[in-house]
Amino acid sequence: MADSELFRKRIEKIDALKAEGVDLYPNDVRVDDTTASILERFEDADNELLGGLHERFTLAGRLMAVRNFGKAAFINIQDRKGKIQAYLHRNGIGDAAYALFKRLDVGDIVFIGGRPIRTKTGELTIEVDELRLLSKAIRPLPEKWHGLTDVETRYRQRHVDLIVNPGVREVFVTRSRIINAIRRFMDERDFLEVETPMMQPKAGGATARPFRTHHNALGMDLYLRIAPELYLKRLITGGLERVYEINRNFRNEGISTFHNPEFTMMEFYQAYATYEDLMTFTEELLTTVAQRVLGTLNFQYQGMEIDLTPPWTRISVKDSILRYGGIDPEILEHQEKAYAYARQLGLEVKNTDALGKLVTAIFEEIVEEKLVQPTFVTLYPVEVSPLSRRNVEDPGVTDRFELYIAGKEIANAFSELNDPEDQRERFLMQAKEREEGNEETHVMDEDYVQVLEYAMPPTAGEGIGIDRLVMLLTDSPSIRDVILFPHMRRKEPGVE
RNA sequence: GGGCCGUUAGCUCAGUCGGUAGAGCAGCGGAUUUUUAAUCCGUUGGCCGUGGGUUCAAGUCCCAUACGGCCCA
Repeated sequence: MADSELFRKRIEKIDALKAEGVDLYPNDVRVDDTTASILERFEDADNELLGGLHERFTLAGRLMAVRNFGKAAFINIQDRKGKIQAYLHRNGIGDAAYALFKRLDVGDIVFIGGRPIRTKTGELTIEVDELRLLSKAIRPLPEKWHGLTDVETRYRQRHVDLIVNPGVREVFVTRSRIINAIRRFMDERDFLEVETPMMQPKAGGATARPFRTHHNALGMDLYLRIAPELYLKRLITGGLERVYEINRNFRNEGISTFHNPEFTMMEFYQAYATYEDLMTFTEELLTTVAQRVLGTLNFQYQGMEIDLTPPWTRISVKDSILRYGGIDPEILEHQEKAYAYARQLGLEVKNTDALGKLVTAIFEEIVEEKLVQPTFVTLYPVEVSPLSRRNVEDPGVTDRFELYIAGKEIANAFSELNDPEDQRERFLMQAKEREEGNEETHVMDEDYVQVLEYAMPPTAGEGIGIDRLVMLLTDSPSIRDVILFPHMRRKEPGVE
């Protein structure tokens, strides 16, 4: 592949240029303008106005197209802001520069200097008086019309994807804006951004299979974190009161359009708040982000009309099942009935599963996908919420909610369990389940119980899946469209 | 983990009943000083994902396998 005809021709061309003393990779260039700055400034300017300008403009970027007319040519140049057309002719840049231009290729990085004109067809165009080669491309770009569509190549060669598919850059610009808007919002609310360990001796804070690694000098195994939760709550106990972290989590699970082994979460914790406060907080956060990034609260996701206008529906797990499932309420009150019903739905549940676990499984099966408009689902069973505070009126459920939009879980929040005795019992409950063969349980963590023994203030905490939020706001069908380098199997058979 | 689909030129794709592998774009040579998928003339380019099998003959049929996509658990 590396010795294809095209590739060889390019090498020959480059060798010839080198032999003539052409510097293929100079780095002494200074650029004052961008495609967008010029296009915006002269959007409405006609040739009369442009002709009166006594300014010169400089641009650098990738040569994306060449339309050649012998002694003149139109080219397209692309920089980080977009694309602009330039017109160059032999009289304008001189014989030597024009001869060099004739030997450039689409894909090369070039510098141009010149003035804006409007062409016959009305397009704002830079009439070039200086052209320089800044970096020579050896490999050709994909075809201009169909571009690069093969998804495997797009993910494996994201640089090429970014060059030829303008929409891809837009998604990642939007991703950056979303995260920036979240940070601004959190900072305005007096939250402190912190960083906690990515490598942890115990993978706590969630129930998921972790990646394991090893520290040689310490001679100990470590886990890549599945959640920062327990560390952030140590900081709450330490008196920081309002903290957040936007960073990667790692879960050793399958890959799908909604799951990547490493993904980005924001978790935040606020002392002296409850899960109910966080519902309002979440409405404010996400509407602010949507407003700042999209400029609207109404948008489409994969053909679904989404309206973020608050207040959002609040409904308990059980009520949502009754409303969307239309089933006999008795089923949700008796373990045997719930088990039978879950089996009837085709769910892989065990007859030893606790009622709360069965209810949650039933919820996920029959309700989740129906929650298209933003909905807070509240009061999750205590068995599936080992770190959440019990509800005062119904100790079988917890003060917790998950936020669903477009049928997908976007956020998970609860009033934090800060009673060390209860926390120890919850961990023991999880340990018992693990003994029964369930790998996805929370690990016993005496250290963390000890933290609670120093007294943690009443606190509410939340996690928001950043990748899913970006998917939602960019109308992306796959998580791989919002992660620059999604994980793939290795292409060539490995050494191992 | 299971099912279905895909893998052919740098890119996007055809390839009929098993009979010497094709197009467009890109590339290369030529013409062209207002085009924008520029145009016109000429032309190069292939481990048909990989490994086995059936056959006189395999891109095509069979088996296995790698990678990717979608669906399911």
